[in-house]
Amino acid sequence: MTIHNAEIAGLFGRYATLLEIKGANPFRIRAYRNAARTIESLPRDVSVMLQEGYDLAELPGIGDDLADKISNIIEREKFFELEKIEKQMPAGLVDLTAIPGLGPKRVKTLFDKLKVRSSEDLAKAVRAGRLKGVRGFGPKFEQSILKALGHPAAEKRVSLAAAEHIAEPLIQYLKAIPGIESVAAAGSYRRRRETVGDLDILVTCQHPEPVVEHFAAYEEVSKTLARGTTKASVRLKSGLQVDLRVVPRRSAGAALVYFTGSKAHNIALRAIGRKRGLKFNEYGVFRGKRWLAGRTEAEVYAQVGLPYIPPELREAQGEFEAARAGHLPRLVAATDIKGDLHVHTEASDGDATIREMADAARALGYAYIAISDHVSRIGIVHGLDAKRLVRQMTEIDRLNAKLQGFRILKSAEVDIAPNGSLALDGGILAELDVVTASVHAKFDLDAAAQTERLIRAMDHTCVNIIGHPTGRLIGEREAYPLDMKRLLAAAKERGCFVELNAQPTRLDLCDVHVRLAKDMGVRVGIATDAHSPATLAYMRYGIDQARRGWLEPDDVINTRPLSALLKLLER
DNA sequence: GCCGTTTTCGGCCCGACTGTTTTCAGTCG
Repeated sequence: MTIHNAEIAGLFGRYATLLEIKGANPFRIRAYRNAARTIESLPRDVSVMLQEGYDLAELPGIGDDLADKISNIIEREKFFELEKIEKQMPAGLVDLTAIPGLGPKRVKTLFDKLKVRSSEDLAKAVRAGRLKGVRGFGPKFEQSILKALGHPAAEKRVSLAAAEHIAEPLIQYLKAIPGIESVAAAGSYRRRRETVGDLDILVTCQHPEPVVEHFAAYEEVSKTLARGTTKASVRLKSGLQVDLRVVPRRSAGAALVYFTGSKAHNIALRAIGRKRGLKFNEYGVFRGKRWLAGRTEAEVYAQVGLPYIPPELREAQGEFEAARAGHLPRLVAATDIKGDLHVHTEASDGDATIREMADAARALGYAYIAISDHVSRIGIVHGLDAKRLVRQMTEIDRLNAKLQGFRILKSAEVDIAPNGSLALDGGILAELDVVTASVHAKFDLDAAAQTERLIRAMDHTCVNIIGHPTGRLIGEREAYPLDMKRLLAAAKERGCFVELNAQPTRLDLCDVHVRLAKDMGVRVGIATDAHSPATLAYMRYGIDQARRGWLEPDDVINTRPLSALLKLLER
């Protein structure tokens, strides 16, 4: 039983909250939170890194002390300091801080004065009217606490695609308000994270009050959470929270940096500024009281001698070092993509014909599309057998003969059996232009076996790409256990590639694994796995994720023209 | 508890909003 990064991050998070309630040094608390964030966003388990002799103190925000504590947690499978503090303060206090409006200070007051140690205790105390004599807890607070206890905030992050469906109409609505100069979505939405917890909308205009008023009157608003003169927060009927912020025009760039985040990026940016005697806030860059810049984001970064850093990179994961050295990646963009490497037709579980998919791809300006219907042993989504695959290849030849300047690639998404063998053996797969091999069943192997399974699949020299390598479905199904580093090393040895599946529910590989692939020199194929012509448009979600993984056009195989792609696919 | 191209000590982001108070602490992002 190994401890995974998320659990270690969780332990540090709980510990930080309890320290906060206890009233410990705020910077020590922040150190634990920073460390938790670092650990959570690592591509590999720290337990594995430790085994390989990696010095955890080299990780950002982790020093000798925390490195020791992490090793101890991994060794003993418990966090001694957390258990110690939980003897002084009930663990339930951590959950109380999840109630909106209840932070560490108030939770401590409730514990000290009323012996409240859990949400049940709190509910009883409120109903018994015991909150009344406690300083700082008025009638409104009682109301909101009761309400929160009745409806536990089942806040869930939504997929980026779902967030788009909510954000875009709202942005259009705001743009139509008279006097509006600009409207932009910031936050994790702008950084193109695969899921979004809330929306941050930034508006510039001369007179903020009417804008805030219009915003609160948006028909999708179910509740106004807070509303001032330049700022408001609402919850929409969809459940998503939206924060609006209005700033003057000369602050547009500064505010965009500020509200795009990430938090870690902003903290690092401010630290750099501070060394130069500069102060950064949402209104601009200041020296003392003097405003220096803030109209555009580039202007803000230029104040500390840095080039513009694309939002997708703003995660404090090396972008400042790269920017300083002039090595920021030229991120792959939609216009770089020359074709789609993974689509289905009605021959398996798709909706359209080969011709329809090809026409749709051409309309997108592509030079090629790979028809990769399922090839599987019995049972899975009408997989093709050898006979039907041969027939499909003949049809593709016939269609290609009529096409000019466009090529339909013969392909297949071949199922990988638990032992790593392919659903279809023999020479026929070798006749395809590109073969993607994927796992569709038996997700519960342990990491070693699952990794071995995928590596065995790549031993077949016909295989080019591992499809949706981790099998995760965002918010529905966890990735199967897998040693990604080993898989990537094996792919590199064999001249194989990994897919970045652009389905918004998959986005598999995730951003950190994409970055790992890049660092290890394994090229990536961005593919939509489209089952209809319309969903070829999912490509842009794949590109978003690729950019978050620092991919440049050369790192992506389907940025190449047909001839170069085919050459790359020879093994 | 972390960190260092001003520092191995002395810093560590900061402004808006709410509720409760009567000038501000706490929370949030």
